[in-house]
Formats: sequence, structure tokens, C-alpha cells
Amino acid sequence: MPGDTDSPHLSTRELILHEALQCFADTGYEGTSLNDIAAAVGIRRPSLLHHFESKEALYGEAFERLLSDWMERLDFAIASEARGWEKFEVVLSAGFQLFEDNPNYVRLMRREALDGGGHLGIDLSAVLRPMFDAAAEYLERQMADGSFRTFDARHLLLSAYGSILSYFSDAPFIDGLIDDEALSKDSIREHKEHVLKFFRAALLP
Amino acid sequence: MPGDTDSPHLSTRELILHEALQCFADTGYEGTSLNDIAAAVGIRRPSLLHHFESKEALYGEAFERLLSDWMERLDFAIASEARGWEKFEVVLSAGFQLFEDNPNYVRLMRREALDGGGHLGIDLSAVLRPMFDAAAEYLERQMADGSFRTFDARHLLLSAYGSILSYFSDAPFIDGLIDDEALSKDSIREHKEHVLKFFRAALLP
DNA sequence: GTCTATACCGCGATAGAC
DNA sequence: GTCTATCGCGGTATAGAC
Repeated sequence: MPGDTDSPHLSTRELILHEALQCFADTGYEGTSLNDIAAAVGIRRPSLLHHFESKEALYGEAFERLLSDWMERLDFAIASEARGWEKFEVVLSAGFQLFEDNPNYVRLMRREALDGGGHLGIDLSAVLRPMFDAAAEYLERQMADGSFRTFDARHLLLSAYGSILSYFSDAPFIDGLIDDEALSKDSIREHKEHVLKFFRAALLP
Repeated sequence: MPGDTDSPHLSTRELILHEALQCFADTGYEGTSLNDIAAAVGIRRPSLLHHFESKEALYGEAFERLLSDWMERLDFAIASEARGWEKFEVVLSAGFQLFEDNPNYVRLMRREALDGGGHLGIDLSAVLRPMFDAAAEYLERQMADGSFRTFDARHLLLSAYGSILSYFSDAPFIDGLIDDEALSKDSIREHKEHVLKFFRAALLP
């Protein structure tokens, strides 16, 4: 009798993945014990290991899910028919929406970047590099034809990456700096509008 | 016979603090064992615990040192006699210099922000808030008198915080995105010049 | 101040009953 | 598929010799 007190008919495996993402994002790989995850699901540690071979395997699968969600949504935004500044806006907005919907993704990603990819079998940079290159080339085209002011496209992307991800990943810290909850709908909208306005002012001649 | 194979005459206590900063930055609080730190110093774990009451106490002291270094250097930059854009440049440059000199600081700070201050007795946001407020008010004055374009000063500061810190904290990940080592002198200079140029383009009318 | 030895706990993982 | 019981390891911390 699986304890389905939760949303209608998610498999135990699915529940485990969901809680694992939460725990790993909250306290990191080393800071999370299989007991924590099992308790959140409502089962015991050995039952959890019936569904996943090891802690590392569970972490890997949770991260894979994050990555595929991520790339799917960014691919969709990148395929948008918008052009010039509007396209930039569409992609940034998609990023904000993705992170607003899944703040845990951001924190997990950040921890992985900090740890240097040690827990993962895959090379995160290598997976994301094609999108990074495509974005840089897009920016460089806009700069070359005079639609955007000229900057170092790759460092510009790294700045945008930092501005957006930090806001979500460091939310508990930022809560104490502004007089509002960083992850409230209003605060997120404010930060998004600021970033868009700021990039627009810098990029558009 | 204290094993002073290292720089001339640092006390064992000092050596421990130094290595602790390195380890905590590399692998986080949970990911670091007292054995790791003791081994790096060249002593055994019980000897380490002779100098510090507990792991938490050691972490707290390492972090306190980070904070005081940090605030001392930023205070100095903030006291600069430069005005307007030049002052902004001086403060940002001081930040870059501080992080270039101590990349471990950034990673420790990031981890602490991610973990929500759990391991620390102090409230990090509360400590930094006065400087944050002062910076925001400075920006607002520049905007009010027309020296800077108008933006949300607090979100602007959060963006700058993210752009700069992320570059250092996620260096291993960024290494894989650009064709250079992120923490090389040249790459850091490039990123700094980009950030300054970008902020200048957005802020100056 | 540093060491060896040890107490004690929580971890990931496995075996086997139900 | 879930459980109890258990193993082996590594963690923090302490006691006591040198």
C-alpha cells in the first residue's frame, strides 16, 4: 500500500525524484542524506534504494531531468520568430519564467557549478556550450549590423547569466537586503523589468 | 616540533584557518571533513581540535575573517574622493581586485548564501545591509541629479553583485564555456572591462 | 601541542522476511 | 515494494600519554 497522500497517482519513483530535487537544492549533495529524501516521500531508506541503484544515480537522474526541462524550454524560446531586441527579450523572459516556476533548478545548478561537476558523470559546460555559442553568435550579428552596441558577446552573456541566476539562487540572502521576499511574484517581476530595461539601455544605440 | 615547512612563522592556528578557508570554499561545509583540513596543515584531527572547539567554531572564525577583510577593503574604496561615474568605477574595481586576490572568498560567500546562513551564527544580510543601503542611496542621488540614467537602484546593485560574483564563483563551469581559464589574469581583466563598459553604456545618458 | 586510542553516531548499501 | 536488521566506513569529539 504505497502512501499516496499526495497528488493523484504519481509513481513512487516520480515522488522520489521530486523530493530529491528539493533536498539536493536545499542542502546540496553532501548535505542531503538518503534518509531525508526517504522521509519526505514517506518510505524508508532501503525502499528508496530499490528504485535507484545509489545516491549518485538518483542525483544524476534528478539533474538530467533539470537539464532536459531547461533545454526544452530554452530551445522553444530560441526558435521564436522575434528578431533583434525583441528576441533577446523573449529568451530572457523564458529564462525568468523557467526559474520562477522551478527555483530549485537554479540552486541545484549553482551548487553543481560551484562543486565543479564532481558528482555528475556529465560535463555541464559541454552540454550547454552549443546554446552559449549560438547566443554569442546571435549577439555578434546584431552588433555587426549596428542593431546593438558593440560589447564582448561572451562576457555579456556571462553577465546576464550571473544577474539572473544569482537573484534566484541567493534568494534567502537577498531577502535580507530588500524589503520584500525575493521570490514573490512582484519582486521577480521587478527584477526582470529592471534587467530588461538595463540591457535595453546598454544595448540599443 | 611544529611542521613549519611553509611561509615563515605563521602560527599553527593561522595555518589551520588558511587551509580551512580553502577546503570550505572547495567542497562546502558538509563536504569538508576535519581530516581534510588537518591533513592539509600536516597535523592530525585531534590536534586541530586543540586549537578550535569544534568544526562549526572553525568555520565561523574563517568566515568572520572573510567578512572583515571584505568590509575593510570596500570601506576603503567607498571612502574614495572620486565622484559620479569614476566613483562607481573605483568601487567595482576594488571588488574585482578583492575577488581576484581571494577567489576562495567568493565561493565561500556563495555557498553561505545558498545554504541560507545555516552554519553561521550571524545574519549575513544584516551585516552587509548598511553598505547595500549606502550604495543604493548613492546611485539614487546620481540618478536624481541626472548624472545617471534612472533605474531601480537596488535591483541594479543586485545585478552587479550577480554579474561579478558569479564569474568568480562558477569559474570551473565558465572555463568550459570560454576558450580560456576564467581566473587567468587576462580573462578577469576582460570581464572587468566588459562589466565597466556595459554599466557605463547603460548608466551614462 | 601533538599524538594514539577510543567512544559514539549517522551514513550508504546489502540481505532476507513479508 | 516495503520493511527490519546488519555490515562497514568515515565523521566529530574526547581522554590521556608524551
